[in-house]
Amino acid sequence: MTAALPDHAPTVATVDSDAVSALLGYNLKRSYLIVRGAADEALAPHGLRVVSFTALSVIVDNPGLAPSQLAEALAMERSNIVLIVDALETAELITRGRSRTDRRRQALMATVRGRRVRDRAAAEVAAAEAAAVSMLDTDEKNTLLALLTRISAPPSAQKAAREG
Amino acid sequence: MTAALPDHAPTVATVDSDAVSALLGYNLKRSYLIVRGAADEALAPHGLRVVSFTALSVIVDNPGLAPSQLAEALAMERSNIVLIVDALETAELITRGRSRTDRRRQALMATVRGRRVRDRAAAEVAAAEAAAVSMLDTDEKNTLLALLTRISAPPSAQKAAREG
DNA sequence: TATTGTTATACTCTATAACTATA
DNA sequence: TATAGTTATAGAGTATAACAATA
Repeated sequence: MTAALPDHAPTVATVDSDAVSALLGYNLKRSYLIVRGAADEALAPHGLRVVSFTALSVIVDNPGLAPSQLAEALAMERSNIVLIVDALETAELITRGRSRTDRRRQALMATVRGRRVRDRAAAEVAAAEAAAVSMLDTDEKNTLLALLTRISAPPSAQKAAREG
Repeated sequence: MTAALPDHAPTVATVDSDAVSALLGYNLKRSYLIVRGAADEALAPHGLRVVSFTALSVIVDNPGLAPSQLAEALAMERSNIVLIVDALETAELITRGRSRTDRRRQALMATVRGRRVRDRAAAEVAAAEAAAVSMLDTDEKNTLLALLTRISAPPSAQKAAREG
């Protein structure tokens, strides 16, 4: 279907839409993609992506947890956790043990190497993030982090946050 | 490969990792998903998703622009714009005209209905976003938006932002 | 030759259903 | 019967290559 020819509408020079660029979601997405890109670059040399780094971190800090718990913590489906845990195990960053009391359940543990990789990667991700938002000073970064934390905090934590 | 059984590591109650929850990217993603979910819910009754609403808005505010310009504005590939524009055209929210001076080029124009739908949807998305971040007061929302805008602003705009 | 819109395709992410082994 | 891990699969989102029409 070809419509009336709008040649009187000159080819647009700068494309923009106030109705979009004023939206919080639009700006959250753009900032997220920038920061995530920086994190991905920092993680690539370690053979990690953001998901696998996050999974590794959660395992390091919660030794013995089960894949199903990991899935819940990462807000992912159990089925999609499998390949991520597989990759971490193949890279010898974690081990898959079995709970003795419930033999259905696995107990994920970071290896020594896994802990070392996590610590280094975490420092480099933090540095990459800082570089990506270097246009903000320290106070501004802290303010941003505090505001974001409150958006995603459970309702039960909101009251505590208000009362400082 | 089954490893040593870590039964001494009790099943974890609260799963968390400071190395992750302190990261800006992690919190940006969580906030983004919350706000985007709210926007999706607000758009569903209009038969729109966030991408198609954004495309419609850009077309409304930049009449006559070409799909390739739309692709650039949305940071998407030309090939992936096609189906989005198809859907907007089928819904009679936009028309695909042809430029008379360059017959390769299409000129996208919103219909009257397209403009009306965009305006209503934009208001409802804004309201849905506001509800999703209702734990922040007006000043805090403005601060958040200003900080996010600076993260994604081109470097050329950073100096201007600093000088207020 | 280069560009616009288009198709086909592939790869990733995410979500659902169903299987197995255990409980 | 219910749950944990797994597999297969389907749907989005995103990226590349190649083609026809046009410049």
